Amino acid sequence: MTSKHTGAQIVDGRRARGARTREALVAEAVQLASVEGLEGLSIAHLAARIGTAKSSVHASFGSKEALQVAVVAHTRDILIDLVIAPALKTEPGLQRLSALGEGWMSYLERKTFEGGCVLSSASLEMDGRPGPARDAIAAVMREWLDLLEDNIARGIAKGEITAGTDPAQLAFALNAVGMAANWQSQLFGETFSYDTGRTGWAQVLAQHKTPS
Amino acid sequence: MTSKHTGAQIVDGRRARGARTREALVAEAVQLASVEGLEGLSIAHLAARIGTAKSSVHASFGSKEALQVAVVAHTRDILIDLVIAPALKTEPGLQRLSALGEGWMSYLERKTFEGGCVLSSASLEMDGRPGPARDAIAAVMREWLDLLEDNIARGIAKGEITAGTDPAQLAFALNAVGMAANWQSQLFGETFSYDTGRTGWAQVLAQHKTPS
DNA sequence: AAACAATACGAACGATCGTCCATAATTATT
DNA sequence: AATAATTATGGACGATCGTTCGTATTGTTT
Repeated sequence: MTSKHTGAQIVDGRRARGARTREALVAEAVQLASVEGLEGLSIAHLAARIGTAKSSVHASFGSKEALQVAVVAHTRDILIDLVIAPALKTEPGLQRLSALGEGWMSYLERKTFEGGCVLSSASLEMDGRPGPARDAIAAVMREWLDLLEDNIARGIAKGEITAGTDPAQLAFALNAVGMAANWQSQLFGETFSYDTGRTGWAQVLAQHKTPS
Repeated sequence: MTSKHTGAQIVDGRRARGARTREALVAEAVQLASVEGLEGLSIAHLAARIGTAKSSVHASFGSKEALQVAVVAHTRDILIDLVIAPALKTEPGLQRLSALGEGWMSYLERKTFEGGCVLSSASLEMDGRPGPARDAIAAVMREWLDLLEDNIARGIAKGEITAGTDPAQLAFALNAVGMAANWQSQLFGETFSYDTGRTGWAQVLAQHKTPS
């Protein structure tokens, strides 16, 4: 476990040089991974894209596996910025669930990633390959489902959502809509309208809403 | 376009030798692709698994791309056998939609493919790489959605499904449930119960059922 | 049995990959 | 200004990939 790799260093509040280049690399790596896949992402290709030496990229992360984990972590950050943070401004419960759906759809719609949501494709890609990258993906996804379930529970507590509702079941259904929207838009292109996803999300919520 | 590759030959009703070995190869290739992905599937690995020369595998298909297309086609055949054909014994409309859902879930549950549904993962994997393989996947998926939409339309015509229902919207929602079930089972393993998928499928249908 | 086509084989190719290492360049510390 | 630590570089490595080619081997047809 004794690694020569240095990792990120914070020097008196300023970021060290290595950390900055790592950030630039991982930002580009996320875009590449969204198209090529997390496994198809290659250090050589990334180096060429950023205009640096292949060995420099490797040195920045230590291994390809670590690069993949960094990509997952950065994707999570982006998702929090673009989808979760805006929704957190709304009231917990049903309202926030609606906001999360709208945030997700508009995030997909503006094509933040050229090749669609990195996590969606990566989770299906890595499901047969145990390792740190897979674990990182599973953890982020568990986090996301927990966020949904929490707000479902809050909605039930507030009386917005039917008492008998199973949070895990409803979270599953909501997540399914979002994943399918990402999937169909990637596969069928402009033939698919994100309004189908919005309607789907709304219908699932409506089914469990308490009559007002 | 003049290829030395011979392709499948049918000789007086019996399959030629090449066709049989191709079948054995593609059957194993589907299993491999379900774990390694359609792009991660390698001719070398497949040859080693089947115990033959790498060049023989290549000669049987002509190119890796053709092998991928063959894998997609064979997966489609399996899906028709295990999911669609049983459902076709039931009445068109709502009943058949239920049967398709149950067929899909039990097909996932018995883990026909080690790495989960090949088409689900492959469609998200190839969405950034144009080519025959991607086209083949999109065609099969379009076929599947059309089957759902057809039965939704039949259900509406029979008065089983609410008149205002949009077939494409409902097909989207049903397909989302199936994809998410495959996805969660692969990512979370035994933590996930396929009954969640069954319940999700039933709830979506229930929402559009006409009051009896 | 002879001739032919189809199929399988082994070896080799160019390309790409992740990784390692010695060294140069850059930045921080004394 | 000198020294030390960090970061970037280019070259080389072994491995794996898809593909090609000449040649056995097998099966079919005359």
